[in-house]
Amino acid sequence: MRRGAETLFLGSFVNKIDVKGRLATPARFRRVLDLERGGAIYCIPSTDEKCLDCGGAFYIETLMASIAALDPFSVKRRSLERTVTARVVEVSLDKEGRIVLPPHLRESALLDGKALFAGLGASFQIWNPDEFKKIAAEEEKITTEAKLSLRNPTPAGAAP
Amino acid sequence: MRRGAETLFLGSFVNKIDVKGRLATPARFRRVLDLERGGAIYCIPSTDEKCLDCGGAFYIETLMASIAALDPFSVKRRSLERTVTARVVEVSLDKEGRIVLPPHLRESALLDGKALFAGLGASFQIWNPDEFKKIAAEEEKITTEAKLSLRNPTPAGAAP
DNA sequence: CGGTATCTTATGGGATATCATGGTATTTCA
DNA sequence: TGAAATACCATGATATCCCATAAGATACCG
Repeated sequence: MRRGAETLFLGSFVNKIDVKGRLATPARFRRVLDLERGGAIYCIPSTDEKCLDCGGAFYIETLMASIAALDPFSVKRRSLERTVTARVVEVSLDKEGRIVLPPHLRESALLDGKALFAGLGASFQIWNPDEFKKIAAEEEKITTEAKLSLRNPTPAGAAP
Repeated sequence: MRRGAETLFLGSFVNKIDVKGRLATPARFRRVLDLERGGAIYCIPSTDEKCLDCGGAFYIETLMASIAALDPFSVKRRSLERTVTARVVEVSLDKEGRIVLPPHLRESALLDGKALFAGLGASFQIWNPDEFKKIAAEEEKITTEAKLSLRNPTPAGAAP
């Protein structure tokens, strides 16, 4: 599906987590959440990365619909329901656009003091900024290679 | 079918069962029950897991309709009628949103002291928190594999 | 183009409401 | 009438609301 740029989560932002555990959602992300219904954020601890997968109503409804489409008695569906659906945390935004992440979410993403919002288009992730930096270097290499292969679609990579 | 996020049972919550057998329904679940009619909870002991399958009016009506659609004289329908329909327990919420589970339901789900509500979207389950933890690790692996196969839809599983 | 005003944004702290839970009173039904 | 179930009220912890402020960005205007 194609979405307008104003409905996409784009860019990265680092905000502070205060003593009460409050974390301001980037204004740019708030605007796309407003366009979706509700004004809540849905967070799921990733099973394979040290971060939270997040999105608005549209994101979670799409995800839930894809799980609901599976065979109700399959092992796969059961697993997804209990490790995804049952782990979704709905956090509401206060008037200032802040959220409060429950302790177990903060622990699972190693959050402490600061949090990084990374826009992924239809969804976004919340990371410990240091953890994010660690994977960034590795992924830059992969991206560079991917770009080169796009520019030079020859089987054997010709030097630029 | 697609449902709005506010009508879905999402997330997990652990509440205490007091000496009188009362168990508070999570506020988040109460809100979706209110949206459905009645404000009662329908519980069915699972035939294959140590838990209770639960939902509101919408859940039970959908389930009953799918059974009613079966051939009236089939073995399958007869079985479902007696292992599902006949075992449904309707429990009402008090003013504080608490339910009281009859003894045979508590026993069938090994409930004692604490109960875990696990949202599954259109329905939810009630578990003994320890029993739920037991299946979590295995199901996490299945979920991670399911995610990877979505990202890398190759027939032969590529090494990670 | 410079400088000021205004709005937005992120952050801080105090007041208020909600929620889970415990206890007491009242009803219901055998 | 007596026991169990249900309705009603109390409370502490936590989360939500509301107002305040400072810094940055943007707009406006001389």
